[in-house]
Amino acid sequence: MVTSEQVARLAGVSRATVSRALNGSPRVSAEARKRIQEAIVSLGYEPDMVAQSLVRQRSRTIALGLFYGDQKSTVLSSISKTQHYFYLDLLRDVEQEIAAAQYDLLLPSISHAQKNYIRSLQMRHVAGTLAIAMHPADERVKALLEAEIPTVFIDSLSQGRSSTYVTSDNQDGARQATEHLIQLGHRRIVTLVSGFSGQIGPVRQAGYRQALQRAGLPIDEDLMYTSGWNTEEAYQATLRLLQERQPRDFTAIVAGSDLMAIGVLRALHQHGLHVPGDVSVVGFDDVDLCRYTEPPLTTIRQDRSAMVQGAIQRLIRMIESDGEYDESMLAPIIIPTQLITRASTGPATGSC
Amino acid sequence: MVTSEQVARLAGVSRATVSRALNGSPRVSAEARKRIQEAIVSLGYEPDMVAQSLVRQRSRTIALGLFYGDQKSTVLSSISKTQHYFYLDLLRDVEQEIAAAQYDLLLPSISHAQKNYIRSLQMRHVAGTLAIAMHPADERVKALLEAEIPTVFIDSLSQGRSSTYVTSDNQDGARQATEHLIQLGHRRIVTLVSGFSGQIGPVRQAGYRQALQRAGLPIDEDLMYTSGWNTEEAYQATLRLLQERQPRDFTAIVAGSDLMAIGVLRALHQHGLHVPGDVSVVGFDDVDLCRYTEPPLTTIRQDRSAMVQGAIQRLIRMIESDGEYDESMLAPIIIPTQLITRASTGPATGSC
DNA sequence: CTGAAAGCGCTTACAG
DNA sequence: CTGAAAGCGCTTACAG
Repeated sequence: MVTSEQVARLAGVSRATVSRALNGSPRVSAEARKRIQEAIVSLGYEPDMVAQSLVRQRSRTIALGLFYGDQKSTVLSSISKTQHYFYLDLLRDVEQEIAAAQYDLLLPSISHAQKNYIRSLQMRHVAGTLAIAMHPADERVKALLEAEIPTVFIDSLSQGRSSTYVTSDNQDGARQATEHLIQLGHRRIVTLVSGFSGQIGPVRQAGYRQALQRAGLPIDEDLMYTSGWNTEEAYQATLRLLQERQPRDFTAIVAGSDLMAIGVLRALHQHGLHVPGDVSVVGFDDVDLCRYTEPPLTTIRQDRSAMVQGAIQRLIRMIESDGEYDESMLAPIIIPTQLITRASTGPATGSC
Repeated sequence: MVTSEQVARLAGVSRATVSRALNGSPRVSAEARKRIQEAIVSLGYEPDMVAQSLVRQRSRTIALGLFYGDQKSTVLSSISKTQHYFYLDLLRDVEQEIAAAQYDLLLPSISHAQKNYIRSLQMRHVAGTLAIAMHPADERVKALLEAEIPTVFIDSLSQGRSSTYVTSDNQDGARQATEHLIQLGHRRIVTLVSGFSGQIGPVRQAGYRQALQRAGLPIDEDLMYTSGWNTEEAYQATLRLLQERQPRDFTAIVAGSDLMAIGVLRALHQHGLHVPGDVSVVGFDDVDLCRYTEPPLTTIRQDRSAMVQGAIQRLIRMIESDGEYDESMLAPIIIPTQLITRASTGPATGSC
């Protein structure tokens, strides 16, 4: 292996000088810099990142964590098509953004003894953590909030001494979705959000209430349903609510996510209901599948690129500020959402 | 940070002894071992993995590489739903299997200057590489074949001085698919495989030929089509072949993958053809989507778990044998495939 | 601007 | 069975 020692010898300087040149210190003469550069090229030298990590007490590695409350799930294993599909889209951007910043992405194999979660990260000298946390009560999330490791959460509204979060403006998104329906003449609007103990579901529900309130419409708690995040549970929940509400006394459904909306559509079709002729449906997220549903889904777009860019850039600022955070550094990042109108919503019809 | 020094002090021994105890050396007295164990627990000690990596010249990290010939793609970004969907399923298992072996999974941000690909891996002291390579001519694949880094390829039939591969028995799979159709009475069978420069497409085509040959049926080169791996291209290719072959002179299609089969189904439906009434269709892979297509897809199952288990276990054996490979260590691993009969295949009908 | 020296936290011959 | 010492490949005060 080529070491800095050999570079130093070839360039006729000491290892210290090679190190300085490499790290862009101004205290290196132009000539020395030049000779070192030549030596590096001719030897094909590249610094040993492990040695650097040890002496700097920090690697150029960002750990990725996904926390659903289920302790045993690994990062990728918990991203299934019908449940956390949105996060899969997100991860693509994560990898690219981290690579662009010249950091490596690490999926650590930390034993489910989350007791030592932080220590395990420290022993790997990770520079920071990107945590996708739907379940803020997870032990590891709580540990991360206490720890000194720079952390950015996505979708867990948690701030700690070295951590902050980025999230879409979920409430405003749900507000837009609902308002869109109200403008189309809908008055009796069902909402189906995740009743999972995370924070996203309730926030989206709040947006729904807000829109009704602004429009001066009554809020009927009876029209507010919950189910799991996945397609199947949303499908089942919709079948149940269709059963309950005979004759049908609503004309639209605001779903908590696109994948849930797909379950909603399936249930409606199965009951012979036409979308949007009989019932309008709005999703949330704007995943790629929305274009391919029958009919294509009106939804609220979360700006993935902005979320990920915001998260990674902030994370790297935190890392490179060496624990000296000013206030702006820990301020949450809220990304605007946007209504995307496709074919699953239309004017209210019928008796309701 | 708690170091081995502190453990040593508390246990009244030297750091050397702590290290031996930790690494299961037999040369430690029972008492010493006990006191050290207590000290470790009471201090909550965990060894510094970076320091270990430096002195051992090897980390407990396995790098993941995906090589499609497109130099710029990152691991996750290139796994899109309609193209390399199968690999996404695979990655879930990869993460779990690697974690089970107590290794970390690394997605390195190596600059696209693949010139230094190997060196970059070395500077990170990765223990080994899992490489999913559809494009064996990729520079990085070639470099990996020359290198000393233990590597297991998936789907690239490449063996090197420190590398081997695991693959499904693709030829036999395609043979089973075709034979299944022949048994149903089909005589004129189209095959649509990827013409991409990888090795998988041609091998599957060979299985198709083999089945025809065994059945004593003529091989009509005209019935052998190619397209990209993704749904859209397979869809387009099918539209084209349907156009060409008027009146229709075939009763079945063997697709190169399930996602391609989905494109085939779409094109057939669009032409008003019924599956399997008019045309039977077989996929390849058995991804989860197969259950949800209309009709559910008959396909060839690749045993993902077996592939990944085989790959990771072999990789770890290679790593832990410290470069002393016996022959069995570099032998390719071939995983049997299996026909899964669903509703997209049926008896041949009509004139052909 | 530069080098000698100490040190990051471990492991491993070597000697006892 | 155990410890003192050297060393993995870097970086960084310190002194000049």
